[in-house]
Amino acid sequence: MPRVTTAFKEDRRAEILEAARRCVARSGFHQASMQEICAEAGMSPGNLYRYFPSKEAIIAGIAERDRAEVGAQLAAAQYTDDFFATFAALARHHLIDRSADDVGLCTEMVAESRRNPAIAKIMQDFDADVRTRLIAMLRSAAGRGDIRSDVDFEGVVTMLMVIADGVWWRRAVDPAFDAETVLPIFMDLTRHMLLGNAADRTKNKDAQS
Amino acid sequence: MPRVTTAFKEDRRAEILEAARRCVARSGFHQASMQEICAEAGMSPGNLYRYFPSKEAIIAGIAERDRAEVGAQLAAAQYTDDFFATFAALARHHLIDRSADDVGLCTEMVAESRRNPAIAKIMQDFDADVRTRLIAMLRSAAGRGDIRSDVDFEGVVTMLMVIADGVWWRRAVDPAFDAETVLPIFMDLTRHMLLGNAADRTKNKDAQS
DNA sequence: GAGGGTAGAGCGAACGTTCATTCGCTTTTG
DNA sequence: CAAAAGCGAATGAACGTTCGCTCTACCCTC
Repeated sequence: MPRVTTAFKEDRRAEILEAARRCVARSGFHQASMQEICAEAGMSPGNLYRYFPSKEAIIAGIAERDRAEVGAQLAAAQYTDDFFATFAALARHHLIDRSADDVGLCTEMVAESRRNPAIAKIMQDFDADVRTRLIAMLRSAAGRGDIRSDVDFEGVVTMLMVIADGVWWRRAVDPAFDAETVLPIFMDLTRHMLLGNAADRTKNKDAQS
Repeated sequence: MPRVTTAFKEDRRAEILEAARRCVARSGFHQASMQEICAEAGMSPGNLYRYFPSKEAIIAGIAERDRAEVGAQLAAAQYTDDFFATFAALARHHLIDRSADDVGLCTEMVAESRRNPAIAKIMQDFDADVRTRLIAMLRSAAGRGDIRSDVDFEGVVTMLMVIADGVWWRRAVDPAFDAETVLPIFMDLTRHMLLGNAADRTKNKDAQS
C-alpha cells in the first residue's frame, strides 16, 4: 500500500538523475562514485538504491533523459513559414545556447556508447529521430519553395548532422572555441547546399576526380 | 652501468604503449585495468612499473603518441602543386582510411581531456598545430592562384576542422555511418568556401539576419 | 676459455584503498 | 501501529601500486 502515489517516486527518480547528471558532467561516468552521487542528491546509498537498482541503470537513465530533452526541443521548434529563419534559430539554440556541461556530458555518452550497448541504442535511436525530423523539415521547405527540390536530402541532412556534431566536439576539446564565429559560415554552407545551383555542384564533382 | 642502451628501454616503452592503446581502444581509459594492460603486453605488473611510474603516465603517453602520429602524417602529405587534389587525398586519408579503433581512442581522449589537464594540453597543442599547417596550406594555395585570396582563412580552417571532427564523432556514434558518402559533399563545401564568389556570401549573410 | 659475481630484467603474491552494493536499523507518516 | 522512507556502517570484490624474490646475461678475474 503506497503511502503516496507512484508519481512521487517518479519525481524522486528525476531528482536523483539530475544530481547524478551533474556528477557525471563533472567527473565522468566511471569516475563519478555512488557516494558522490548520493552526496549531490542529499541521500544515503541505502535509500538511493530503493529508486535505482544499479549504477548502470542511473547511467542509462541519464542518457535517456538527456536525449529525450534534446529531441523534445527539436520537435517543439519545428514549424515556421520561413525555413532559413527557423533553421538559423535552431542552429543557434543547439550550437551556442547549450551549456558546456551539456557538451561534456555528450562526450561522455559517445565514449560510453562504444562499449555499452544500452547507451549505443539510445544514441542511435536519437540520431534516427533527428534525421527523420530534419528530412521532413527539408521536404516541407521544398514544398513551400524555400529551397530547391532536386537536392540530395539524405546527403544534406547527414552533412548538417556532421557539422553540428563537429561544433560540439570542438567545444569539448577547446574551451576557447567560440561557436558564434562559425554560425554564419554554417548558414552560408547550408544555403549553398539547399539553394546553390546543381550545375556548380556537378562541375565541382567532375573536377574533383 | 646499463647493460644495454637507453634505446632498448625506449623500445620497450613503445611496446607497452601500443599494448595499452589496444586495451584503451577496447575498454576505455578508466575501464582498462593495469592487469589487462599487463596481459596484453605479456608482462607482469612489477616489471611494467619499471617502465612507467603510473597509469596516468601511460594514459598521457598514449595520447601524446597518437597525436604525434597524426600530426606527422599531416606534415608529411603537405606539398603538392594542386591544392584540391592534395586536400582531397588528405581528407580521404583522415576521414575514411583511419580505423574504428583510432576513432574510438579519440573519443576517449576527448572525454578524458575535460578533466585531465595533461590530456587537454596535448589535444589543444595538436589542434593549434593542425590549424597552423592548414592556414599555411591555404596561403600557399592562394599564392599559387588555386583558391581565392580574399577568403577568411581563419574561419574556413575552423569550419574544415569542425567538419573533420564531426565525421569522426559520427563514425564513433554510428557504426553503420559511411564516411565515403559525405566526402564529395565535404569537397563541394570546401570548393564553395575557397572558390565561391564573395558576392554570394555577402548576399546570404544579409538575407540571414 | 671457464667460472663466479653482480646488476638489471622480470615475476606475482600481497597491500591498502576505493568502489558498488547490501542490510539491519531508526525515523517518519498515514 | 504498520509500513514506507531513510540511514550509514559493513561487505566483498577489484583496483593501482609495491616489494621481496628469482632469473638472466654480461663482465671481470684467473
